[in-house]
Amino acid sequence: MLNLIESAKQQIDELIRTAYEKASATGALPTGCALGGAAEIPKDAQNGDYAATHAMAAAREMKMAPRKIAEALVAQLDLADSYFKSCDIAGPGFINFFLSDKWYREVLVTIEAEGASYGRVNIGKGERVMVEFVSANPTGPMTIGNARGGVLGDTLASVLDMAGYDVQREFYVNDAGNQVQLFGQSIEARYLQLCLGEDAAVFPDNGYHGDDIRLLAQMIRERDGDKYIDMDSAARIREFVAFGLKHNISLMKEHLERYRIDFDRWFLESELHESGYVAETVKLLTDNGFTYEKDGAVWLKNTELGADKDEVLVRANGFYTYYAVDIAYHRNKFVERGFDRVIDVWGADHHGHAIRFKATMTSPALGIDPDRLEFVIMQMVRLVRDGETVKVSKRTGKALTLNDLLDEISVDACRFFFNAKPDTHLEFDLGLAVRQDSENPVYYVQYAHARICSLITALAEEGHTVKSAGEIDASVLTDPTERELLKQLSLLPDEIRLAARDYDPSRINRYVIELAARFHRFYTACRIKGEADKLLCARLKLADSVRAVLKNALSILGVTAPDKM
RNA sequence: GCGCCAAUAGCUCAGUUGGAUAGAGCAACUGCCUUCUAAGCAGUAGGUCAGGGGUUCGAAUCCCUUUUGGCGUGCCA
Repeated sequence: MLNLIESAKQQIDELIRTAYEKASATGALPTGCALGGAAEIPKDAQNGDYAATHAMAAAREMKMAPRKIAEALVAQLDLADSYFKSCDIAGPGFINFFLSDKWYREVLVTIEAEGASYGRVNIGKGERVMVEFVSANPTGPMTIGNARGGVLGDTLASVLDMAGYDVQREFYVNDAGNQVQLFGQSIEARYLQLCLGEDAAVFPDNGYHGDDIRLLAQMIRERDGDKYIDMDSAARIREFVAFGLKHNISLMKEHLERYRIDFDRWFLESELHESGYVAETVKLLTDNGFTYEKDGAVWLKNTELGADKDEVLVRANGFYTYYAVDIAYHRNKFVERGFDRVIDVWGADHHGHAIRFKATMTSPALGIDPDRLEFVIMQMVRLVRDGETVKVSKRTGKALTLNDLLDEISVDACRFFFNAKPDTHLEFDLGLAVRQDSENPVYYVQYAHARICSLITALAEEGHTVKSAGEIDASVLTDPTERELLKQLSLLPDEIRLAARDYDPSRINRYVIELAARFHRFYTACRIKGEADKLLCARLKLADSVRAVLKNALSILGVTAPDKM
């Protein structure tokens, strides 16, 4: 798990520190200064492969011009046996470093050695982390919002896995509470209407109007006939809820499988109620003086715990609120199941809740370390058709479902498209997304992979197989497109580190697009077939390395890497 | 009202936590296939980084403020 980027940056830092010691010993620079600055990758390769800012950072403390400091440092730099062949001073005082053949060769060697695990880093150190995502209400089909949340959670989990965390994916099933009751009432009304005519039942206020509810009622009637007509309403609703949830949950599982999302656990809210865990959690809060009663309800003293408002835990009618249940659920994650860290992927319509809820969980009342509970808040998806925003609502049943979407758009395109930065609004243009042409970047990336595969096949027919990195002379890879491609290859571990650090898996999308772009440029500029043997082998190895890295990165995104297109 | 998030090219978005001349893709225009996949490549054009202050060697990035937009502020989840 050698991170070539970090190694290079670290090496520069060490080289400069050593140079500073020598320079201060000779009196060229003042002694005892804290040397700030760092190595970074300049935007423009003209400014070196890496650039160090130490001289500028030290200017103030040393009371010297940055360029003078840089000169003194460079005079003492010893690049022998380093990853760099040369360096120079530029601009206000940057020290620019240029990579040596040794480093470029190291890229190919590392990719070959690590194979499918190239890209792995170990910032997680085996820490147990749960990513909870989708958690769609089982009262209806999953929507476009769930499509985004699903990809975001799934790829985030993959990224964390690659970053050395021990990851669990969890779906929290809201199979209890108000919404579920309303769900049952909605099915009941449709059932009675079906059996006895449209006027036989009043549809509940705020009920679920979707066709899926009518379908459930119809399925129940087909199975059991009219036998529920004379049943007590409460008992009837229990039956209908049980039927409806079972049906909907198995449907969600099926659709998520189609979407290539596999949860380690489907956690049922009802378990928390049945085991008495919710009651126990509220009692704990009450016993420790964090609650009070008002208007017949039990309230959490959330304002005292750092939130902006108090919350009801137990309603006047005796039922627990979602807030009480959420506390119990998260207590279960941390206390009962011992996760070191929990990440919840929530929609922006819950961000107010997230802020209050984090305050509650990390207050003395529950005592969770703030670093252990994180929220990824994703902004809403705006559906656009023919330039107009499509208004969707699960309650009125007008929403385009995840499954409908997958009928129109390939899973690959869908996953790639939805894996955008969480904190920006995502505009989803239906007319555009349905198109399966070059406008969609996923094809651009997949095309690069397919191109390499057919290239390898074509060369194999001429007797050229991909050689091992040890047999390659990387010094012949001198074309700028080759150098740029090798540098991009080396970047994957660092991208995974950053994606894991920022909880932003969309970095991998951008990485993979850039890698494909650099490959296409290389492919256009450099021929392989027909070149002298040494060069042919080196370029073939480079192409094969790109293929391997594309495959690794695409698998993080849950996107296939086709051999042919 | 208060709180959170955002505002970068005509459109969709990057910008490596403060670095060098702010970058891609799409759309527009111009070129490149008798040779490994043209689902590709090269080039042209496109900017008051929403406005205004401040911090410093240096700001799209940090602070203050104004404007605009999204969301939240339920004994719904």
